[in-house]
Amino acid sequence: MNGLDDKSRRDLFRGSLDVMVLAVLADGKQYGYSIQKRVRDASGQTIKAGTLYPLLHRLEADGLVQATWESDTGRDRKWYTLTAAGQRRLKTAAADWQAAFARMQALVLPALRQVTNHPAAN
Amino acid sequence: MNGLDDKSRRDLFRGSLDVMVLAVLADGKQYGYSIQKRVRDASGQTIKAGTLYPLLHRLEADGLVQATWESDTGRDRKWYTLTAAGQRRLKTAAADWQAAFARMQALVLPALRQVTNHPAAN
DNA sequence: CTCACATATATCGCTTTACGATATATAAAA
DNA sequence: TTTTATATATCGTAAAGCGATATATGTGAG
Repeated sequence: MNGLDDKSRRDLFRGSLDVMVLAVLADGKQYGYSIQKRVRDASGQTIKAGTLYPLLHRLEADGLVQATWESDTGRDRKWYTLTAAGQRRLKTAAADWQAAFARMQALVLPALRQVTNHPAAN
Repeated sequence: MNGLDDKSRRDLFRGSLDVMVLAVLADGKQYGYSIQKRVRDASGQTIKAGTLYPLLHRLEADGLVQATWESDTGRDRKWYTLTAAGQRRLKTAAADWQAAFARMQALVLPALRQVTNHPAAN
């Protein structure tokens, strides 16, 4: 039960990192580094910096978030907020994730039973 | 509730198609075209031909499945069977998917509540 | 019989995602 | 002062999934 290697685990999360970031931003204004920490704390999933910042730029280009440079505590940070489009996207993506999981379960659960009852010899 | 566009939906499934194929093969010997149909019937998820066949070659190269050309009904088909390694992979991948989903839920469910209660103006 | 259609497998080029590596700069802590 | 955490960014690379395309065979309609 040691799980998959890094490569496989990475692919498992493909396409869901966006949703995680949008979810964190639903709580209110956040900047990149804090988003990274919050995702890690809440889900155990680490979004690498080389992934996060291009991802945020993409979300901004798609109009799902808005960004402004601000210095609250003497330090410049790029603050992101969800747009209405971002909120809509979060809802539909979450619903699709639920559906995807349900479909996955429908396929995988019976398969696991099969494998347990009739292991391969080779 | 019309869901995501094709592009987003595609990415949502990244890394899970392997698992679906392995799951179908847990039931017994299958060939590519029948795998495609079974996945679609059981999960509603269509694996495109341009995805499926390279995917099967990959699984074979990784030793997760074994392939043999056979002609049951006069027609040549490439039959695939799960190896023991493939069965192990199915188990670990399924477990990881469960875990990934749980993490996703931990992040997304509270976020959806937020979005519903406090919609954005912009 | 022939022509259309479903079946069946395969490859190529393209786009996108996520990552590691790397760079830069500032605040905090030792 | 020197290290460490914070903070953002870009570049090149690897891999997945897809559309397009190719090829060939079985099946059913006319």
